[in-house]
Amino acid sequence: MKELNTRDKILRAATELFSEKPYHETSVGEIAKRAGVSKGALFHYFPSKYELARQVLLGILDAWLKRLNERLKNLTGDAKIRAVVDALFELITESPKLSRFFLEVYEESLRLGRGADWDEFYGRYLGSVSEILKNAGVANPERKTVLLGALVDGLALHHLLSGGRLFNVEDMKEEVFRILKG
Amino acid sequence: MKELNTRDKILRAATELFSEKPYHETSVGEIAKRAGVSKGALFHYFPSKYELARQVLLGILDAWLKRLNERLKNLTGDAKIRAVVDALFELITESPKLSRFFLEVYEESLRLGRGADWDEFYGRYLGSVSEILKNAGVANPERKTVLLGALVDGLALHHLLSGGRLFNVEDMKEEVFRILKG
Amino acid sequence: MKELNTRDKILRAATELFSEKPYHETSVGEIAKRAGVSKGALFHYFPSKYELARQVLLGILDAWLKRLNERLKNLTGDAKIRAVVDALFELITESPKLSRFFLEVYEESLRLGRGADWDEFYGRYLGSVSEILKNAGVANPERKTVLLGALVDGLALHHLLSGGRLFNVEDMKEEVFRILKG
Amino acid sequence: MKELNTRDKILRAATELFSEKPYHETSVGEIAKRAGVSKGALFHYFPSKYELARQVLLGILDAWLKRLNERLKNLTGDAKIRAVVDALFELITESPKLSRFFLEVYEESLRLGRGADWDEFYGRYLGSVSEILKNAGVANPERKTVLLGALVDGLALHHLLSGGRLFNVEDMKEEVFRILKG
DNA sequence: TATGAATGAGCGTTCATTCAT
DNA sequence: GATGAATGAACGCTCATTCAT
Repeated sequence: MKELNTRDKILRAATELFSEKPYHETSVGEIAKRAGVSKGALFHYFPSKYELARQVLLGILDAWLKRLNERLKNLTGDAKIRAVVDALFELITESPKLSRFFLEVYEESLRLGRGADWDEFYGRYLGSVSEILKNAGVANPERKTVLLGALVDGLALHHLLSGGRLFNVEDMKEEVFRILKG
Repeated sequence: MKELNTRDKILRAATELFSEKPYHETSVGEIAKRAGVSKGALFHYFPSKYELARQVLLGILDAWLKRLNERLKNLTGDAKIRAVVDALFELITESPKLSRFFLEVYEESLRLGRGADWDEFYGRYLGSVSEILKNAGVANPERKTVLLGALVDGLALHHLLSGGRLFNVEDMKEEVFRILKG
Repeated sequence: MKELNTRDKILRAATELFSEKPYHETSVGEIAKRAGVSKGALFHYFPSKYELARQVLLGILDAWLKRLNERLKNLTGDAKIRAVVDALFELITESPKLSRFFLEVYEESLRLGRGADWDEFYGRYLGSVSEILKNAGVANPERKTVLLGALVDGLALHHLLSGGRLFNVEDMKEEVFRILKG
Repeated sequence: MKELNTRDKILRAATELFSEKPYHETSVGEIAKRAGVSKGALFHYFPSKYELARQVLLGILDAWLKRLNERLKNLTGDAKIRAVVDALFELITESPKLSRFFLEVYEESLRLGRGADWDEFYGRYLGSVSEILKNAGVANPERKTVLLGALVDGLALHHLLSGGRLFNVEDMKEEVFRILKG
């Protein structure tokens, strides 16, 4: 592990905690403690818990999109589609609570009257994936992207709810691949 | 309107409120006020906020399953499948926050070490729908039921997040129908 | 001392503390502790610190006006004027911080966008005293009431600032009496 | 505008802010930002927020006394008295929050056990004005100065509280002039 | 001289739950 | 059955001040 600066220590601790438990059960004091800094330092870098959570989310998605694009570099056709499906299912298996956290932060933005913060973020996510599917030769890529995104979020939730016992990941990947091809 | 007894007044008020806003932003005081009873009365009938929420969820799903079965009585084949899809999309359009509430209560159960409360509930939901799909001639009904449930939950969340602007409901119904048939 | 109910215990403790030190240096926890109740109980009776302070102020002024009117019952002419002056100077000597508290609560009302709460309160104070002065035969009673109110508030502040060493109360009463007569 | 040095930029920003809102709602961070310097620089020049506020107050009053003396240079008798009244009412109309600020800083000094800081300051203010009134031929100049100071502070506060609707400035000046002459 | 990162105590307020009546 | 008074822990956030650079 390399030495992180304070801001990154806070972001890392927050990312960990928000991946473990709900937004409203994660206190800023807890985040600060896990980061090994004071509450004051946290508020020095982030004006509010909401803004910290938003940065965490942006960080997670940017990292995911970056990794996705790297993976897709030398792939074409079905391999490209399978790579997207793989990447999405990694979200399910590695960050199953991401969908929940996504929703929580979105609701917080509504409560604070910052709903507009969101459109851009949400648009970026859908825009990137839809472009990829289109290039991979998927028919109706916009509609399929919406369907795919919803399906992945839903599967993540149910995976979470069932403790992973609800479905076999490889089987489900195959189903999703067929949907994209069909 | 018929006169409801105290317990039912509380359940109705809680159902309304949990359909409007998150579990953690709905206080028991608010539920009691909406029901027109005292907080004491609420705790007389329900040992905790969690248990009340669980009863609300059971009530919602039982009512939905009951309505679904009534609808399916005289239908066969594709009409049956379409009726299931219609019923699921009504959850999305009429109770878009149900998925979120579902998730919240589940997490509360984990926090309280009552995760076991859930298996039965979740199993009942999937069991019913899987049976219906099987009777309607859907191939691989168990796996398709899981996929369908996840997809509907995911669409509900995204419908909520996008303020309904993300997809056209009828188009998406058609996609889902094709998935079930494929 | 008779046994007070919880609400009155809170009001009494708050009145004491707000008379001792500034609004912003008096915490609700401190008020609750002095009253011998929990913070929760305080918020059970008063929706906010501001509203509690407002009730304290209303209580102080109502009590003062009541005592004033009782005193004036059987007096006429100059005796009436002297009684008003006496009552006002009692505010200075017994509750020298009242003016400061008055201002603090007023500013809080502005901050909370509740400025309207105030007009009624302020009007009641001026209305009562102006009516009394008019009946006592003072010329230009409205203008004199304003002047008198300002003078008393100012004297209270300076009395406070100087630790009581700035002026002799009886001498100053005489000056004020002359102003009202002039 | 001439270029100010850092210390004066801080003093100017603090003077502005303390004239706009209460001492306890004005943070040192806000002062530093308005001055365009760092918090560190602020604490380099002033050992505490309290000491900065005290310097602000001294600056305001010194400037006021200086302007007053300039104005009075070639005046005698009633014109002198009227000039003093004019200058005092300018405090009310142009810096209505000065009295409040005065009080706040005084209380802060008490809290910090620096009450002695104050006697000198307060004495200088009263001393100057009393000397002027005496030279203008006012009877009982010390007592009248106390009364005048209190009246002006009180009027400033009520002017503030009423949003300027409580009294007509010119009418009130006339009243005050009569009091000084009487 | 000047910076701004970092501290940590303190604030007003919310809330599920208990219990005497 | 039903009330609502009372609890107390927890929360997000602010702030004057210190200090290494």
